[in-house]
Amino acid sequence: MDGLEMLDPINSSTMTTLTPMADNPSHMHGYGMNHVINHHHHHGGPLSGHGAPGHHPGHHHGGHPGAHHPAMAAAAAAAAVAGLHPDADTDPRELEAFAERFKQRRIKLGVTQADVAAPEKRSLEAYFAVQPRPSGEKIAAIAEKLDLKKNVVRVWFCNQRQKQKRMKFAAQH
DNA sequence: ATGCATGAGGA
DNA sequence: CCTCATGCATA
Repeated sequence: MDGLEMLDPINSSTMTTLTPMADNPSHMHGYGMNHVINHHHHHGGPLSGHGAPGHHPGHHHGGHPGAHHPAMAAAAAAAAVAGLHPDADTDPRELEAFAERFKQRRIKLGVTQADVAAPEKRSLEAYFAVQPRPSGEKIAAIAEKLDLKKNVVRVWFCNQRQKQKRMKFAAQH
């Protein structure tokens, strides 16, 4: 056992009868693995749509032949699922408009982007608490279980380490 | 202000 | 593969 079993946010059969664990960060690592919700979402949300698409520090913006906003990516995906023909992405402006409507809808429904793939995040946090530096194989296993790209998970752990370090630094001043 | 991603540089 | 610094879209 490598502790990967607690990694399942959805089929948490591991804790159906144990660890009531309320929102009490009392002692130990106060990681909330509570809220045994049963979501059947199964991907569609690549974690939070935050990520910077790695834009070049250069100038641009204005023309957008290579437009990649997360919102637009979502919109594009949604459009694809919605059954819109592929020609829709040929027109940047239509996509842009769609993205905007898409986002506003999401907000009206009270769903923030941080909420999209929240379960995955909790699982990762829980795992991070016990293993901040998993091996490549473990990362791969985690990625598979959560239906995420291995690289995404790897980067997530890297960023998490950075974050933790940062917090430690901020805490001592 | 937060979180994901990228890239340089280092074993 | 990692750390570290930085960018950039959300909030």
